[in-house]
Amino acid sequence: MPELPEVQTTADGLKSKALNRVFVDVWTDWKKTIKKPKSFEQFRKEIKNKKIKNIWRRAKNIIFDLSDGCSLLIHQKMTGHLLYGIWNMKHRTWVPEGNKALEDPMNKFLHLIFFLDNKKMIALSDLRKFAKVELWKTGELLEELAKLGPEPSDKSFTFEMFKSCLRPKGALARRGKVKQIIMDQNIIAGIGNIYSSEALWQAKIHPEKNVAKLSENELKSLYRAIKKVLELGVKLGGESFSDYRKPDGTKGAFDKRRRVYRREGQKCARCGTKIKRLKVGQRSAFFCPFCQKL
DNA sequence: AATCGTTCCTGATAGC
DNA sequence: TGCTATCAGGAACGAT
Repeated sequence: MPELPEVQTTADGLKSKALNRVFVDVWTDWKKTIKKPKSFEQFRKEIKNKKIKNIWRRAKNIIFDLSDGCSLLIHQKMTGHLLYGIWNMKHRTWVPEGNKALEDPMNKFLHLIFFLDNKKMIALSDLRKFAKVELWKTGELLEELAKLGPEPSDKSFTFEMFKSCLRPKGALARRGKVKQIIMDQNIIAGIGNIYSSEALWQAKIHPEKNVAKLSENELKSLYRAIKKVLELGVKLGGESFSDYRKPDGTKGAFDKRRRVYRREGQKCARCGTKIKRLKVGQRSAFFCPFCQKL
């Protein structure tokens, strides 16, 4: 489930490989992935011969800035991941550079392939077909992206800024459960179910605590926890206990540091209490009932 | 205006 | 063994 660290890892990995490459062609077996323009044929026509000028991340989106003032946006949603490599004719599958055999069932759900001018490809593997791909005029995309919450990994994301996200000045006091609030892309960008669970555990805050009732100290702990957990996630190349893979097909290492997410019934690393799970706004929330009291 | 429920998908898992 | 039902989940969208 790609969140900020996974998307950052993907963007960095692709940038190191595909900068200044040109899209030669594109193939899909699931046209619905392409949301903009509306038809895949149009998309194919428009992206052909565009050069990749930059690759970066905003929230959970990967953005390819292209020649002619265009930008390609890819959101991997839940099971999507982008792979860089070559097409193995014999086995009819994607393989990483160097043509090493890679036995990984997670990489085989290829539904969209971009062919580059260096005979390499960028492939979207997406088991559940939720990922979306859009081609924008760069200026219009930037306007859209500006509406999202700030980037918690930016230097400019200070404690004061974090506080103003949760307690906007001059607006109605924000209400709601803290987990849902920090996962809202319009409030803070890039945080999803995994890293919100981990950050709340780190900060010892119950996922259902009303955000309006957080003390100054809790806000500070949560701010530090979010920064720390995301930074660690990026450093370790994201988590891969489920579908996500880095662009070279290998797994991220954050799993070693995963404390609560999908650890229901296991012991809390701090106190030994069994991790519990509950539903917060149709999502699973994992937490330690002793460390994170309501 | 903010919040809630539904929708999109399919492999894995549980239950019989 | 083999079938069916349920679940996971980001974010757009419609409904309240």
